[in-house]
Amino acid sequence: MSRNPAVGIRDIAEAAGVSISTVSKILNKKTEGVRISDETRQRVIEIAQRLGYQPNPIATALRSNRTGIISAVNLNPGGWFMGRLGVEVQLAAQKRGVELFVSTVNNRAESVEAHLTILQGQLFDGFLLLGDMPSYRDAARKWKNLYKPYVSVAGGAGIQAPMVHTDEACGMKLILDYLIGLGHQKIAFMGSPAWPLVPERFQLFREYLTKRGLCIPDNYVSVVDRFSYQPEKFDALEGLHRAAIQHAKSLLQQANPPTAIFCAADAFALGALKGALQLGLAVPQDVSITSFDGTDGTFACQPELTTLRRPIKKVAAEAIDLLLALIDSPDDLALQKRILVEPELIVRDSCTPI
Amino acid sequence: MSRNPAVGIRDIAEAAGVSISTVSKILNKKTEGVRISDETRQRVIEIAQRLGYQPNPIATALRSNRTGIISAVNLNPGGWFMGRLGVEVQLAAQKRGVELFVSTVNNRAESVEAHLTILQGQLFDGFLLLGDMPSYRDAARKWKNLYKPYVSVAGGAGIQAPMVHTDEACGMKLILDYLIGLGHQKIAFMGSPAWPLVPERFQLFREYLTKRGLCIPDNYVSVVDRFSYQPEKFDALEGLHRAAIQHAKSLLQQANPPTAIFCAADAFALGALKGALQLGLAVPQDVSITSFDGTDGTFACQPELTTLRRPIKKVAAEAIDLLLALIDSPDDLALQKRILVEPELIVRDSCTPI
DNA sequence: GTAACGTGAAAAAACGTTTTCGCAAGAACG
DNA sequence: CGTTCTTGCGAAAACGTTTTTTCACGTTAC
Repeated sequence: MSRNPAVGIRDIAEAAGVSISTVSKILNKKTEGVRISDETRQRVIEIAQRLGYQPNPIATALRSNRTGIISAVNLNPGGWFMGRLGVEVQLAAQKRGVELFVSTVNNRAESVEAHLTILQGQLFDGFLLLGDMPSYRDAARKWKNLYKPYVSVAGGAGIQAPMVHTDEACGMKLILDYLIGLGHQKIAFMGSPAWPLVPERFQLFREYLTKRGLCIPDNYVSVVDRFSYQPEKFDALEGLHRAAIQHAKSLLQQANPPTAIFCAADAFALGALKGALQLGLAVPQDVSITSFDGTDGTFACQPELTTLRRPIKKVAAEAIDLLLALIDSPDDLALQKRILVEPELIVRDSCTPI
Repeated sequence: MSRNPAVGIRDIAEAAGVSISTVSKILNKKTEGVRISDETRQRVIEIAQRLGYQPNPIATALRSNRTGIISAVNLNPGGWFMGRLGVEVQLAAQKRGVELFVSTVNNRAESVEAHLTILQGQLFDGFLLLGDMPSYRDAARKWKNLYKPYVSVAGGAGIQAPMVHTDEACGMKLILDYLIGLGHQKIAFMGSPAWPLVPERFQLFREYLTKRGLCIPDNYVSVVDRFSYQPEKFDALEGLHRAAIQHAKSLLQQANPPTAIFCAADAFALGALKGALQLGLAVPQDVSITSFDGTDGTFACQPELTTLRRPIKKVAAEAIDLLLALIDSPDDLALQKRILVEPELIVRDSCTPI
């Protein structure tokens, strides 16, 4: 690794025989109240090119109080959906010519604190908060007073800040209408309260079924404890999967089993599917299964899962647009908005009429 | 969003009745050639606490030429393994008290250029290059002259730079020994040359089988074109999956089909599995399937896949340790090393003796 | 003949730190 | 009583930019 021969603005000024302020103005294409002859302008630009000048971003940031870089904190990077979301917001930012760096918080409060400090600092012009924060109520309160613009993405419906989220109520209606339309009345719910957004989804699930005149007996609600299955032996996701298999089995081995299982996230649905198969049941003939999120796991299984796809690219794009607008005019109250993106029902092979 | 009441070092100095240099030295715990009374020290620290002082990272970086933040560029974030790798390096960095931000490059050369510029800048003290770069030969050459320390992670065996990688030759031996030990002689290869690391794996596969006295007829090599399957309709990963299903079917419908399919990555194995099932074949009774990487998809399917697990956490940890060492002493030639981590054979349910 | 103005650019301040150097005041020493 | 140490700290430069202010030198208007 050689030494950085960093050519600075000063070198250009010297080579061109002008002052550094002149160089700065030319390179920044300043026009207001600035008069520089075309000849000088041309010469400086050419010299900068030839010398391969790259402005020092740190110095630029110090003086102008902005770095042109935004950040995202992924609160729950472990799941399938959230993993992709982190990537998609970056791609969306790149499309708009902005660099975005992602960091993750490993479900530990200290990490959140450390990140708050960094984000409060001058390193980024704004940031995204990706995901749900069930265990970060304290941090969430602090976030209300952050001094940099931020947008909550996929953080649940209750967030009091500029946010972008899936319209999950609409999604719930889509998928339950579909199941009920197929004739299902005995619909079970499967999910873990510790999993992002699952509690909210359970609420929506219950509300909508009640509205349609169906009730959910307690034994149709399967609460998967993500850490219950040999946590010392398996990673969180694998443990969750294996726990879900067990839960699906006991759900289906009851005297009066459900005809359909609504799973609150893909991870549960894949477990439910395997649980049913392991009992010798056929999916969808013996039991229908739906999932929520529609990430890669749902098409890689057999049968492929009917699912509610969250429009992840659209969510990412809306989030970036909103954040960039907020950075431009942080005090515009019209930007304190809540954007809901409609999900899409993907009908595959895991449901059948009854 | 309120105004940032940013309390600076100057405010502390004023409040304590000392100079800013004194405050700086105290807060940075400088001792060499610095003498400050315990009383003053105490007072300044207390005032800094009370005022909630947070140093301005930009100013600090400008003066001291380091930010304390490292970065990682994920060259192929789309796959299952690489997605997780991005997360794991962050967690490893956090464990060491360092902040790491990840950015991704969307298979576009301009993105790589943009990133090089940013990384050359003063924003980060060093960085990780995650993944393989089949189409970035030019960029790779440039990377040899970067002025910041960096480590290539999972970038293939041919990288000429400090690197951490799986010992894939060892892994290939493990998994092929296992298959051969089960009695398999007719082993097919499935993979896509455009997929990270697949070409290298094909090399290793052929070499090792030849060494064991087995040959690979051309019709046992299945080249999956990731973009061949209705790219306008499906995302890359889903298209790849569906293409893999087709390829597995034609592999298995030959006159003299293989008894085992070695898949060069999890994404292919999940497709091969489904292809076999769709033909009405039983796995592993009719055909054995192995995969390489061992990410989440391999346990969520039925039957679960026997796979070679890349020790992702260990790779991440080694990479961070090496990078931090390089940042500390960039010219230490002993750090120009290549670390190979041994993978682990996970025997599940997709292979059977013949 | 001088004030006003227009043009092109340089000088200098500023951003918030870190770091180097220097210096005052008391103590110790001869 | 002068010299030399020590202690404790401050002044100022520096990092590489951006931004504000100033300035020199013509040209035009009155």
